[in-house]
Amino acid sequence: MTELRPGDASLLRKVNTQVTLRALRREGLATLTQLGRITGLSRQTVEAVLDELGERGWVREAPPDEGAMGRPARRYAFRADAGYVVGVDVGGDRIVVSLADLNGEVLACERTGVAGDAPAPERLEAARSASLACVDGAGVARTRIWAVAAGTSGIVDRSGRIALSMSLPGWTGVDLAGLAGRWFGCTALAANDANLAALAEHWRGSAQHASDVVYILVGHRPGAGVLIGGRLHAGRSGAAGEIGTLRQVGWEDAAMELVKEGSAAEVFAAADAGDPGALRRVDQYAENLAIGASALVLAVDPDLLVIGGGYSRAGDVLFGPLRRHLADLCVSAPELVTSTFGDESVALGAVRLALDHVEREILGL
Amino acid sequence: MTELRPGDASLLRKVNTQVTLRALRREGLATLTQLGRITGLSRQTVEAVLDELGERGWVREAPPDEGAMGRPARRYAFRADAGYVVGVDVGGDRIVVSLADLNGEVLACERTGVAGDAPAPERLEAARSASLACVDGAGVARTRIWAVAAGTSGIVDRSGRIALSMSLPGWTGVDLAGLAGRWFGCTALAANDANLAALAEHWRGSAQHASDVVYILVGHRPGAGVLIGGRLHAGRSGAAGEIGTLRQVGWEDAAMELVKEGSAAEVFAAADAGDPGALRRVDQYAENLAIGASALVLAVDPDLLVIGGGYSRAGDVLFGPLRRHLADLCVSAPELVTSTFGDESVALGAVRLALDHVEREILGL
DNA sequence: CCACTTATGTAACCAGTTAACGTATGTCGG
DNA sequence: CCGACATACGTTAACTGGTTACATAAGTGG
Repeated sequence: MTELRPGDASLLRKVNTQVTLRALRREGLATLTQLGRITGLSRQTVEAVLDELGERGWVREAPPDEGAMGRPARRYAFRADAGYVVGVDVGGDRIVVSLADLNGEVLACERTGVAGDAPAPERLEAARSASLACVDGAGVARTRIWAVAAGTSGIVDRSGRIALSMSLPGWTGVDLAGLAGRWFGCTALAANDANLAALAEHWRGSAQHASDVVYILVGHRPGAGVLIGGRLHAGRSGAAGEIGTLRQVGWEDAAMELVKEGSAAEVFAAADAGDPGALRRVDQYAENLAIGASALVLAVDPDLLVIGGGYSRAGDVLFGPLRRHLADLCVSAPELVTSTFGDESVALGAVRLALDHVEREILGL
Repeated sequence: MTELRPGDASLLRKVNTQVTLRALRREGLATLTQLGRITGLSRQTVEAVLDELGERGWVREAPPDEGAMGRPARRYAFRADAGYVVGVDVGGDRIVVSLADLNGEVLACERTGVAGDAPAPERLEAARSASLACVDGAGVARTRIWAVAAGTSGIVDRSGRIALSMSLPGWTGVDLAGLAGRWFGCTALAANDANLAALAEHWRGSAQHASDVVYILVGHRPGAGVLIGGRLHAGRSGAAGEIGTLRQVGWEDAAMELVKEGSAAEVFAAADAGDPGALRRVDQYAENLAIGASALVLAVDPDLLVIGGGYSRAGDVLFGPLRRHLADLCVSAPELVTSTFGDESVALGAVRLALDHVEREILGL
């Protein structure tokens, strides 16, 4: 599996560069001695590494700390502004774009609506112009975008092409990654939206300390994402987590039943107020959800089950029955938590995916 | 996730030792120059590494190749007999033990029957005495066993304790790894049998080139194992793949239905001969199997689906309908192959698990 | 202005790797 | 039997990267 190459001396420098860079990014601002203490490396080594990193433009010297004892130490900082990444959520009826620096700090966010039945070219154009507007609006030169990642519903294959979309017209077959790469002339990635939301939760949300995560995006058309070992697990054809397509699970028409009379929000509100019919419909929906969720839970046995997406705003009206049905179906149900992000989770996960790519390919791990 | 420690010079040696050792094990027998060419390291480095390994007893010098041009080169070989591992399959009605050297070469195999309703202590004693007999019979000193791994049906947690067994009496709560460790006074591991069978297929069977694998052990009580990235994925509580417990899947009583009249083998034979009733029953069984399999496939989206276990001997009588139902249920069904091992697959997978442990902990990666 | 504290600069040394070159030990052809 | 050839072995020198040790620089506090 792991290709193991022999090491000449430069391997050491690579390793130590990574260690130092990682420590510096965690600390934000640090002196040579501090970094030495943290990493376990000698001051000299840290200095040599930082010199190299400085030449490459990834590290800058910051003004020294004043008022401290002893000779003032030079301080260094990671240049989070050396490059930027863009994360895009191309949803059914809206587009969310996030611009982040190399520390993952979100600098700007852009939202646009898009018609649910908009043809693919229109949707793509909306995503493109929103992305450009987001970057331009933040005053970042377009050439400084190092990577773009896009999330969307449906099955996205390894190459970033949409292998199958059931809900968006003309979406199947679109080479989302290929097209997004042209927006800024950089590498681009694409993935399933639920997978990206899971990534976001693992990065900064409620799944930070979990290794294996199942994320369920509840909404008009439920979807699921899987993280194994903290990393996105897409599967052979990008379809991992697509349990909803199994007839026995019933996700296909779960929401249909729910919104037969009125909007989902209305049904949830009515159920919250105690309306028996609404309560029954919500319970039915929760049970359908739980069947699919438990199939995923039994297959993967994750540390954590995260519920997000539009309907998750309903709160305990939905979670109560869901928890009950889950406990009923699973041998030992994992902890169940709600998403900590609103409708930005997919874009945020896309940012994380783009950053992963940058860290691996450009910063070199 | 990956703890990244800084590297002093000795890290290089560690890496190069691993590279060299790996190359030597692959080649079987090699000279310094050959190893240098393979690994990309200089002859001196290879020599220094092999000296160290020789002192530790892991490498020996073999007689030089005769009849070749030039000065005869010293040849080295990995000492596969430096240590041994034992893999045990503690099944419902039989126990299979395999003894292997550090190359994974199986030197001896021992089988014992055990009553399906035997209490836990009796089953454990049978496993213990079969293991000892296997090792003693091969003329290997008991102290030279470096690791033992055991596989059994049911949910086995991280520590090697059986968290839940539905089929074996008194089996739930047994600390299988802890007890097996006492047999030879070495580290011991325990895992679910289907998981181990999957590992065996990935190691030497029909799943060698797959990264993500779902293995389904078909039999009186179907079970499933999951490999992600070529590595065993057990999940939080060891229950990954336990899709059979989901009522909608129907694995619980799938076999019941099959064997209602006569044994399974008889039903399969009758179906093979064209008996309509038997054909219907097999088809029903295949459909149940396919529902659970497709839940796993949709959750994990593996590269390969492997079918093994007792009933897999039935062949196309079962696989035909199974394939059909799978294609029906999955968006894009993965390749389906049969296990290449007979009833040794679990013991062989246990050997692999023990070897993994040895290679990681003792040979040090 | 002096003591103290902390960072920097320099030099010596160590571990691991590689390259170069001479030497040893076999086969092959006469 | 002997010389040409091929290949491996042994030794030395040089390089890279890292660490320790110690003298020196540049601040703060009394």
